[in-house]
Amino acid sequence: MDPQPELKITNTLTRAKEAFRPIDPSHVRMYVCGPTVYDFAHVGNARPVVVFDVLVRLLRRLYPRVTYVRNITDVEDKINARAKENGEPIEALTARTAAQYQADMDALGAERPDVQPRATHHIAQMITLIERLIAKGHAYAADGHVLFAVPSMPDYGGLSRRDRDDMIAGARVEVAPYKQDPADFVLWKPSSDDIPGWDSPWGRGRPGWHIECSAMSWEHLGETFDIHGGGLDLIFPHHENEIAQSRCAFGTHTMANYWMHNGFVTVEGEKMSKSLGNFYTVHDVLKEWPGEAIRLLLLSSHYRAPLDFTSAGLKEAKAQLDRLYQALRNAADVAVEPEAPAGDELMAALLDDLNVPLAVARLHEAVGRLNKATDPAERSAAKSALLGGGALLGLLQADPEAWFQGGGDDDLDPAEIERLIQARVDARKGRDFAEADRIRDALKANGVELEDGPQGTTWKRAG
RNA sequence: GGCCCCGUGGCAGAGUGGUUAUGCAGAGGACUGCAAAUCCUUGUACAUCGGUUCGAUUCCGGUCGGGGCCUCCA
Repeated sequence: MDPQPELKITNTLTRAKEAFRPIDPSHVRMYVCGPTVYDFAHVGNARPVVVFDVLVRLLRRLYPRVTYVRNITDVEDKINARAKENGEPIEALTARTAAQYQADMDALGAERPDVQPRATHHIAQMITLIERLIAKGHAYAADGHVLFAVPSMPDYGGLSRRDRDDMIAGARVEVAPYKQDPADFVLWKPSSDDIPGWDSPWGRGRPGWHIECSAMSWEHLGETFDIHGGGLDLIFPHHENEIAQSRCAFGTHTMANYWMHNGFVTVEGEKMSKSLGNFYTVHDVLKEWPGEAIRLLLLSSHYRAPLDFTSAGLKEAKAQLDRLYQALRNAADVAVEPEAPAGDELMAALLDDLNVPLAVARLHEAVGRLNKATDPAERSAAKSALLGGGALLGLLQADPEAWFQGGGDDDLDPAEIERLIQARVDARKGRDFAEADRIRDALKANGVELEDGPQGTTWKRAG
């Protein structure tokens, strides 16, 4: 038996692939930046959810306990603006959007994080952090605001490898007059009466963007933890500033040991943008495609590489899943042990910085073995590899019959389909192939395709 | 201007200093009443120019092309 190879992940802090060594091997702790709840999640929002879902599944196989925290940002100026626009209370907007987010991510097969803290439930912790930062000389109050004093942290910028002076030179935003240094960023800002605010030592106000993640990761994972994830675009300023806040508040050398960032999603070759009107929301795509196909498409390139989300890609993802489920359907009678292992090769692919595309290729190879093999033990092993590997990737856990026959609410009902199939079987027995083909064509016209196999005729809804 | 990433066969997409990725699509064949599903066969790809090397798609440098970030966007 080979020893279990170790997990390697690319750490943005070092820009290198490193062996993963948890702070406490009996309890791995991970934080991923979650949504700001003011609108439907788009496919770009969904990518980190799916990517880190695979990582958590893998970590749970490797370590006895994993705590996965993904926040919900429910206080933010965009939320305020949208609520005003809609003429609805902020709580109504955030509650509805958060519920929709949950439903969409469930549909993508993402397991729910262990904790989904809300920013508004952690105002006290934020204030505590800010007070500590002020006490330690890393922050100052000015004009109703509290700002983080970037020059007070000598090694600020380590994650994004940004020189402070360059940042200022390239800054696109006017420097506010209350800033002592152009690079300083807001921890707390005053709220007017018509927007959410909380009492604080600096008057009624609301938190800046970055402080919530420092507060929530502290509350649920401690001063330092193992992995912090999110989209590439969050490296600067968000994650850089989180690091500054947490490390300066706690006097620690590190906030999280490993920082992982997923690449951007484009749509039909273009960046999603409101002006182009090419936002694909998960909610909309789910109307036409199975969540599992969306998931597979989001996993089809390596997590750090860019991903082009296209309808052709959805079609191919669906076709791949059809092939995989077809094999499972044909092997319905093959017994497998529960909790099947994933297979060494698939496991090795994931351990190598989450090489999901290679892992999916292993799945296809397992399908080939399953389809080809006649030996029962071989078939059972191949099916186990397929289901076990699928479980690790969050794929192939549906019932194959449901995969092929589900959906299509306004089409023929299954009983009618079965009746027609029987009629066709009778016609074929009488060698009346004209009638048999007529029935098959009629069903096909209604989106139902037949397959004559050794065990009789099966059907599926055409995708 | 600063920091970072990418350029693989029709498409998607891994990987490697010298040997088949994988899938989709296409072509031929087997099976089938005909199909479908499945199986078999098939496609000599690595932007470009130099360098290192016995040998580079893989390492180094230049060029061209594309993309991201640079204060609140996953």
